[in-house]
Formats: sequence, C-alpha cells, structure tokens
Amino acid sequence: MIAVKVSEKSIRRLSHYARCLRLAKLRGELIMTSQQLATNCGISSAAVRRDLSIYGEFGKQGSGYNVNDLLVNIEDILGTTNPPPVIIVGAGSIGCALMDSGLDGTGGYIYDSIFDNDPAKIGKKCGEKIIQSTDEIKNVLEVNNEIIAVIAVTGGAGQQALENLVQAGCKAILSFTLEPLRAPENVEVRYVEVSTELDVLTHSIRRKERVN
Amino acid sequence: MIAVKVSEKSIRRLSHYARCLRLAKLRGELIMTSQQLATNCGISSAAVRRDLSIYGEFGKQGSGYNVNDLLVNIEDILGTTNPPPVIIVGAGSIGCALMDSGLDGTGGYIYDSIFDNDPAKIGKKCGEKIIQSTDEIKNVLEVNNEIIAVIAVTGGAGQQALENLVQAGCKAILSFTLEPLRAPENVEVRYVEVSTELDVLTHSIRRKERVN
DNA sequence: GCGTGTGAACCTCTTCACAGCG
DNA sequence: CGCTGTGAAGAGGTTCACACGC
Repeated sequence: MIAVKVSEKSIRRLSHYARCLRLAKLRGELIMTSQQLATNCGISSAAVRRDLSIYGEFGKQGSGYNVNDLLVNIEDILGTTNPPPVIIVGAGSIGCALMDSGLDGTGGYIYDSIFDNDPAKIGKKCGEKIIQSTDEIKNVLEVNNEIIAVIAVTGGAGQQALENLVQAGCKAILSFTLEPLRAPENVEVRYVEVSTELDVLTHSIRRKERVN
Repeated sequence: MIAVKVSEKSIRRLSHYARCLRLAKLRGELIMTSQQLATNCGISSAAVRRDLSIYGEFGKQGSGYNVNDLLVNIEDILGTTNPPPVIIVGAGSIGCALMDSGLDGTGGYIYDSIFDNDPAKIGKKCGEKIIQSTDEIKNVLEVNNEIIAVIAVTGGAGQQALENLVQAGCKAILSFTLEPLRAPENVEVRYVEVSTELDVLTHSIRRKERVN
C-alpha cells in the first residue's frame, strides 16, 4: 500500500465503507461489489472503485471485494486497526451522554476517561468511569500522547479546555462547542456543529426557487 | 435577492458567517470586512466575498459589510429568520442531553418537544419538557409540518423512528444513529457521525507519509 | 459474462488579481 | 486609499466508458 495525498472527502467515505463492511461481516457476507457498497453509502459505484483504487488494487475482476480483506486494508489506510483511546473533557450532560452511549460498533474506539474542573463533580461517577480533575489530563497524555480528546464543555470554556489539552501534548480534538477554537497548526480540530446542520436543513426545506 | 443553485459547502459557510456576525453584534461592532470574517472562520477573504457575491452586493467598497444588514440578509438566504421548531425523538441519554444543553446562541432554534416509545419514560420530565409518546408526533406535525426532527434513538430503532416521522409529514431530519437510514427523495436527512469524525482524526494523527 | 481499475472528459469549487466604487 | 465584486486561471473531485482479468 502506497500512501497518497489525502482528501478529506475520500477519507470520510472510507470510514463509511468500513462501517458497511463491518455490518456485512456480521451478516456473514464474504464478498461485496462496488455497486453494493455504493448503494449502502448512497453514492456511485465508480466513486467507490475510484476511492479504493487510489490506495491499491483490492478487488477481483468478475467477483468483487473480499469483505474481510478490504476491511483490514481500509483500517490500515485510516490507521484505525488499533484505534487510539478517546477521552472526554467536560462531564456535563453532553459529556456524560457520550460516555453513557459508548462507542460500540464504531470500529473499536472506547471512551477511556472523563474529566471536569468542577470540584463538585470530581470523584463522582459518570457511567462506569469516575470523573477526574482536568489537572490529571497531562498524566494520561504522558503515558500515551496518541489519544483523541472530545471537548464537551459549556459556556465558553472551550478555548481553555483546548489549551490545557494542547499543553499536555494532545494532537487531535473533536469539539462540541459553538465557539470556533484557536489551535496550533499541528493540532487537528474538528467540530460537531448541530446548529450548522440545522441551518442546512432549514435552508433545504425553505429554499425558494426564485431562479431569475 | 436572487436565489441561485445551492452549494452545500457555501451554505455551511454562510451558517458560520451568521454565527460570527451574531457574536460581533453582541460585542457592539457595526462593520466587518471580508478579511475579519475570513479570519474568524479560518478561510480566505476571497472565499467570503465570493460566497456573499453569489446572492447579492451586500458590502460597501472601502469600508466593508454592515454587521446587522449582512446578518439579516444571510438569515434570509438560509431561511433562518424565523427558524423552525426542533423536536427530539428518543429520550435516552443523547436526547435528554441535547434537550438539557438547549440551543441558545445558535440563531433562535428551540427544542419544542421530546418523544419516546418506552411507556416507562412517557410522562416523565426531561429538562423542562414532559416526554410524550411517539404516537403524538403526528399531532405535532399536523399543526406545523415545517419542523426539524432530531433522531436520538439507540439500538437500531432509527429506521422505525424515521418512518414514523416521514409518515407524519416530516421533511427534515438530523440523525445521531450509526446506521444509514433510508428515506424518500423529498425528505432531507443529515447525520452527526462521531465515529466518522474520530476516523478522520485518527487518520490525521497517524497518516504515514510513505509517498512513493 | 461480470465487475474492477483507470484514462479522459467533465464539472464544481477555489484562488488570484485587478477594475471600480465609496 | 481601502475593500468589494468578479472575470479568468487553476486545482480538485466526479462521472463516463471501456480495456482488462477472473
């Protein structure tokens, strides 16, 4: 497998293919065609083949792709064969709901620990984990700095949470905050933006087709 | 304002501009330049001007954009001047956390009501709202079918929840499920995919630059 | 025959650079 | 002079259609 320049859209689709393949595997299917993957993911079969051919030749002409082999290959491309642990910063309703919902069936991610800076919460339980002080974050990252942090704090404390994480050596952050966060170049920050999704949906149901 | 063909990426950015403008308005700023908006949203000033020029000429050469006027115009484009109510289907941890976190500061969206099909939950409170039976959904949509539904159910019940919503006349759905849902052509479905975001982040911190 | 892998055409979005207006 | 709005160039991604291998 030869690594190539990254396209986020392609990586996103690979993630979807992996999810499809895991479900197919559970159903006991051994082979999938690009057409089947395409239908499952709502795109064209040509797009699927194009995505996969960027990284290698995983299919067999006339039959399709071996479910297990392709899954292994995609996980290798994504780097998710042994996914990094995920920590949650902020033990409010969102943070605890995430912890509670778990990450099963998503490809091996697990919520490793949860942190908050409210003394009233520290030591209490959230699901099966005990809420730790945010001061402990640096200790967790000292052991393994290849973790993903989910920021689920409220009320404008996102930037502070981010800086604490970056200070501790964190390189990947998924934020539920509304505020856009400032991070160093080498730290990857992504957002779950419910309100943007709502805007897109609103536009979709209300768009006025006043063309000309 | 003349409507043009839609580009989702552009709509997404408009949503970001609107958020920036609301914050600027709160800070009492009257004028913003494309450069300021660009810096806030992490893109180029040319991209901002291009996005806005698609819909009209909102700026003044030499000075910039009037914060209030531009916000009004963007909300008009998005259709979010009077945002539709949002309902939540599934009063589990995610559903209740969303209800609990509210949608303040996001441009006027409010969680109108929450539903579940578990008799043990119906009638109980979730935040300030009483959990209603999913059988009631059709009544809500009968009064106003221009609503957005958030699907926050667990364990593979997403498709059933969607069908119930579609049956009731719902046209816009935001799903937190992992499973890809099947919906009629005229129903817009979007997803909040935490596990895909984690995959993208994992790939980002682990990508091997084995170029050739 | 069937489905993959891929050159080539196509299309969409982004960036550049500057004319034009306040 | 400063900043917008936009033609033109460029980059990137998608679709088409078919040669090739099973």
